[in-house]
Amino acid sequence: MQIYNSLTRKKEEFVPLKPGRVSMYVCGITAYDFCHIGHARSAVVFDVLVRYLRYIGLDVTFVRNFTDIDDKIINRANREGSDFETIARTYIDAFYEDMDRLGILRADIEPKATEHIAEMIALCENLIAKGHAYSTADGDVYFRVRSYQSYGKLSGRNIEDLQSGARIEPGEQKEDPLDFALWKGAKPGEPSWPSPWGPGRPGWHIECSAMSERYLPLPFDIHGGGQDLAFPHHENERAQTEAATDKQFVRYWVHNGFVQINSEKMSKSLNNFVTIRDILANYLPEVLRFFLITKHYRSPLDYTADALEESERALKRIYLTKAAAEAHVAGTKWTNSPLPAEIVVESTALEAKWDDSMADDMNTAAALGHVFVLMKTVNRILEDKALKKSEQGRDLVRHALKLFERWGEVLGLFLTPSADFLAQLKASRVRRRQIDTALIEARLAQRQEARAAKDFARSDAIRDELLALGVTIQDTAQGAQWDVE
RNA sequence: GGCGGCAUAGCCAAGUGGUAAGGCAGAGGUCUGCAAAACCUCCAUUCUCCAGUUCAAAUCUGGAUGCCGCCUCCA
Repeated sequence: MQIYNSLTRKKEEFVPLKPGRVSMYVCGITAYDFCHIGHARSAVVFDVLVRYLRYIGLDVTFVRNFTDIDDKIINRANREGSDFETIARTYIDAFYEDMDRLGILRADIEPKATEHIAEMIALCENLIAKGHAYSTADGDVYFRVRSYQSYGKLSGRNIEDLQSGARIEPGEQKEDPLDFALWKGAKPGEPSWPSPWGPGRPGWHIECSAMSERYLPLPFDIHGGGQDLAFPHHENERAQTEAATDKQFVRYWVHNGFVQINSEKMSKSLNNFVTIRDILANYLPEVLRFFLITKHYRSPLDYTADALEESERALKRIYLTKAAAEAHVAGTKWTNSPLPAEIVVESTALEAKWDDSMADDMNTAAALGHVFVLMKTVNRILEDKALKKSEQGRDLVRHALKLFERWGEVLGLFLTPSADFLAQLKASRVRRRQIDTALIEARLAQRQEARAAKDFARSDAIRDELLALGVTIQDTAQGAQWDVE
């Protein structure tokens, strides 16, 4: 496949270092709050990447860490009169809850920073021994940025530009404003671990360097994370690991784009953070997942309620088609009338198109387009009197169901039994629109009486009343059904 | 100020040199007591603007305009 490498700023053919195997590290969360929709996007993007790499036959070792010691965790613990372990555990548990609902596969290895303090200290010692780092009287250890030649390459900056923006905070004893902390000497009351420089705790960047090196031989193939992590986090990781080991750190850097809320950046100051829980209170997890892959992973994605509703409608149509297809192939009487050639040709070409789209820098937006074309093909067969009975048509529909399954396995979609999904969707909409189910059922029964008596004026009046509540009625051979729009 | 990205129909969105995927909305049709839902069909001679390269450009180059991100914790 082709993948965009942030380091070289272009799409490159992805060739794993060891044939058939992929080593991949993605920066996980800092466990100090509930995950928001941006975390969801990053998680879904790299989940699809892992699933896709496995789909094309690669054996993936996927590492995703937890930062469970950090300023933000300590601050929250202090604010709540708690301790950092409790805060970290709380939000790691919440992370799993949210991610499980979104269908995010567990990583193969999920290291926690606090379980790798020894590796971090060893890395610091190594960097000091090589002259890439130094300790201060306060028990801090800093990385000597100017000692690492290619600093800035990943994020596309040069040292001079960075120099102008860099500052030394009061209390820091840096040699150079550019230098960043590898290890922070403990202030009174802070959690700490013993080290050669006195009690202290690791800086954020050293955590990922230590944990990735611990579990993946260098260089490893893919390092992922949100675009904002490129600088300074990934830049610093790269500097630390390459300076310490004299080896290349990462072969392909992959960064996902941001989620915006109503065209604005999510930020503390705008107070517009939308958590995964907020959304899942109103929408099915699969709807959110679908929405998150409707756009290419590197582009910004704008979250709005309308966009989510649109994804919901689209997903519903796919499941309706899937349900109809499943019912159709369960039939028993078939004819040998042939399918029109163009249907066969088009549906055959579709598989290659889907594979090409995914192989082109994981173009999920294009891949979803092909899913809709497949859907249309199935519907065309299902709606045509002759084709509906055709054995060849049945085989094509059967194959389409396999494709829904195969593609769905990669995208993490369409995997719910159709009837379950549609029932869940209805329940979700009932909740969202605060529909009184009992009332609807009662009015529906009255409408049926009116219809039986051919009192259409009355039955239509009831229908209009329900419509005003957002409820639509479908008169089918099996009686009146209702749904929420 | 430095670095980077984006600009495709009413809206969302693919498309990196060969003549505009797909979705939503909209229009027509099938079905229906009428509807709804569902399904089918239709819906950009044109890709922000201007110049250039080329047999050929939404795609490449230069310029203009507009929008956004990063440079500080951040997915």
